[in-house]
Amino acid sequence: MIDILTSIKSLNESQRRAVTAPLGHTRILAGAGSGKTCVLVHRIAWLIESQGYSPSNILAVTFTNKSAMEMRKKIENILGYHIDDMWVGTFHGLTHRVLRAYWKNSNLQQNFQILDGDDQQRILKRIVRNMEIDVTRWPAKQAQSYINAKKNEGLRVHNIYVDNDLYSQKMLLIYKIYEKECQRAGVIDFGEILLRCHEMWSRYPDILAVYQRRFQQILVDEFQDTNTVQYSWLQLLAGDRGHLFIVGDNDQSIYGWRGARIKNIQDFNQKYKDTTSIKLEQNYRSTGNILAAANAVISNNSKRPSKKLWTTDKDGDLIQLYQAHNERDEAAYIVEKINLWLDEGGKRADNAILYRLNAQARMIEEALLQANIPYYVYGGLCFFERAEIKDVLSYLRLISNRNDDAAFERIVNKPTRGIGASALSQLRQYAHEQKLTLWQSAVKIINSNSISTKNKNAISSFLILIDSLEPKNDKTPLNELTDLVIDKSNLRVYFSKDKTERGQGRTKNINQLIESTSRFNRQKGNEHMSLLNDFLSYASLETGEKLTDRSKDCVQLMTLHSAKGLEFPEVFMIGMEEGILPRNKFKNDTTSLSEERRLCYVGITRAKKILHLIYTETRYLYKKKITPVLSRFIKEIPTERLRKVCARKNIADNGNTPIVKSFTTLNETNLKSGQQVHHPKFGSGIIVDTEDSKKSFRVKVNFKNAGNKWLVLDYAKLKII
DNA sequence: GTGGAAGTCGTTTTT
DNA sequence: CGACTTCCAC
Repeated sequence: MIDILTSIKSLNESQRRAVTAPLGHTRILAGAGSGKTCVLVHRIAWLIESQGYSPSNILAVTFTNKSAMEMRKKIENILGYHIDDMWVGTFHGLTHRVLRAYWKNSNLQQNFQILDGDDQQRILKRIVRNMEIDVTRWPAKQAQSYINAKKNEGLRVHNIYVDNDLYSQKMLLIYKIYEKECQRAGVIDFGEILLRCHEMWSRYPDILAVYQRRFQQILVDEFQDTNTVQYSWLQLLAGDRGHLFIVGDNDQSIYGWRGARIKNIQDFNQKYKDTTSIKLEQNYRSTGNILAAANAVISNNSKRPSKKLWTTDKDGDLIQLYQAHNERDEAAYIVEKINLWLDEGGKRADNAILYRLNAQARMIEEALLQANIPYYVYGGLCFFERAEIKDVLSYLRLISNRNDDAAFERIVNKPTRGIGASALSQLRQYAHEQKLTLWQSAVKIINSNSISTKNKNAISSFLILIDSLEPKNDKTPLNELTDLVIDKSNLRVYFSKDKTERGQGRTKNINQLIESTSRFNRQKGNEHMSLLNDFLSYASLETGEKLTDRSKDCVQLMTLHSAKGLEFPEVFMIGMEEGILPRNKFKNDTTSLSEERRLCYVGITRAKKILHLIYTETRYLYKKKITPVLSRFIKEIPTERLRKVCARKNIADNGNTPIVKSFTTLNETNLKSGQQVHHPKFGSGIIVDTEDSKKSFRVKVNFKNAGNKWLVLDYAKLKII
């Protein structure tokens, strides 16, 4: 018998109140490092052990597969036994499972497959081309984010009203066509999974009731990241009787750009009047100085439930602020500090380097490589996202469902088999006119006289190839099928011809894919579908392990976004500059600026012991040289918590690095109207107007002695006074 | 129709 | 800088 109550006694008072909150709706506002996961896990254990709930009556929802797995492990750890019949998963994983069980009611075909962002874009590109509108003016990418945004808000084409706005008219039309084609092809995109499930439940209350009866306790992690559909889905599931236990931190909401609504967590207790709301403010992660900095920064955001982290820990080291000469120096400084850390016996994995933009990582990587310090970059391509893997998967998808246009398009001429651009565009044209899928069109077109014999033969042999690959029964092992596909499609020969390192890596990867198919175990709830289909949906939802070995002791490189939920003894936040954090275009928009500030807050609170903030005097960003100024967020940190690190000497620079700061040069990131500036020839003046054309950025300056002048910013060398 | 070479373009964050 | 397109010679 596990004594869960003893375990609960070791928690602090707020945590204990949270874990044992009365059965009903509960909102936990959990600050960074306040033991949020611990509370969630204990609550579940408490429900089972102390309140008599069966694990099967509990649903735990997360955002990533990784955190779902970790949570399950922790719960099992505490309980001391396996909880196979408890659903722990991501929104996407869970709703997908529902759709598989009720595919018919969801208006899907049984072998439906999931479209990733890449496939989605491919389809949209084709649609835009078919519409015969200017592709450069209506890029597929834009349509993609439009459609995804609408789906995240739960909006279908018929829910959107447009007036005379050309842009939304076009977007809506694309949305409409896209939906039709997906339906025809039997594929659904990420956003669609949730939306479909939501709609199906709304349409069939009896099916919804099945789930409502089962899931009496619904626990949601990172609730601040939920979007409209997700929240609405939870509400539907909870109904009148289910209990929502939501955990999150409004100050760590950094995914507004992909539909997350911070209001969901902030207004939760207004939506559910009987909510028990508890704040977790004691921090177990960081030193006093780090917390003070974090609190100072975040307190500048308005409209947030007040929350202040505190610790019984000492103040610790001061936060170190370093102004590097340039990004090279920035990297060199980090290497120096990490070496120091290692010399004192620390681990490489204790160090994390956090940045706003992926592009910033390059220089750091170079420096670490040179210094022979192993590192790991988060957010690279996952295994199943690799081009060569997706090629093989596309064959498998086409075998499973001939109408999968995205798959068809990807591999119809890969490796090249004489079905070139012209044949393809004929095929697309035909499909478009006849409202058929590409495969259906191909079948029809080879029996007609509308194309050349050469094309006819090429297409025909492709169709025969795919047909011949389809296993006679479900008994064929997946790895044999995959091997056969790679062989017969000629992909193996095609990749092996490439003698470069990249090509060899590809061969290695496709072999690894065969390997992973042989190890594949059926997913729960998918028993009724073919093994192949089961594997394919696994591949698209479960991104799989990153290829680089993370188990080694490596310095950790990642964006601020992907750092959420992690912690490190020593943290370097680089590029603490206006224009980077906050990002340039967010400067004048309060909502986005708040999100940028939260991003900064997330970064600071990752640090346990030592925090370095670094900005540069000059830097190249997108091949443009800029002279940034310190981020406003860093200026918000009380100076007594900071120590300015002096510029180091002997830096491999051109030797002309001024230690004494001169006037900052005016650039796009630091200019504002009314700014006093100085020009070498015209003397001093005031900016009265600006103009941003594609080619150059111009400012109009009213000079005391020379009158009004329009100047190109890049050449004028204006200094801020 | 194919493959290489040259040229253009656009750069946030991702389940 | 790299991914993507376009152009050109086979």
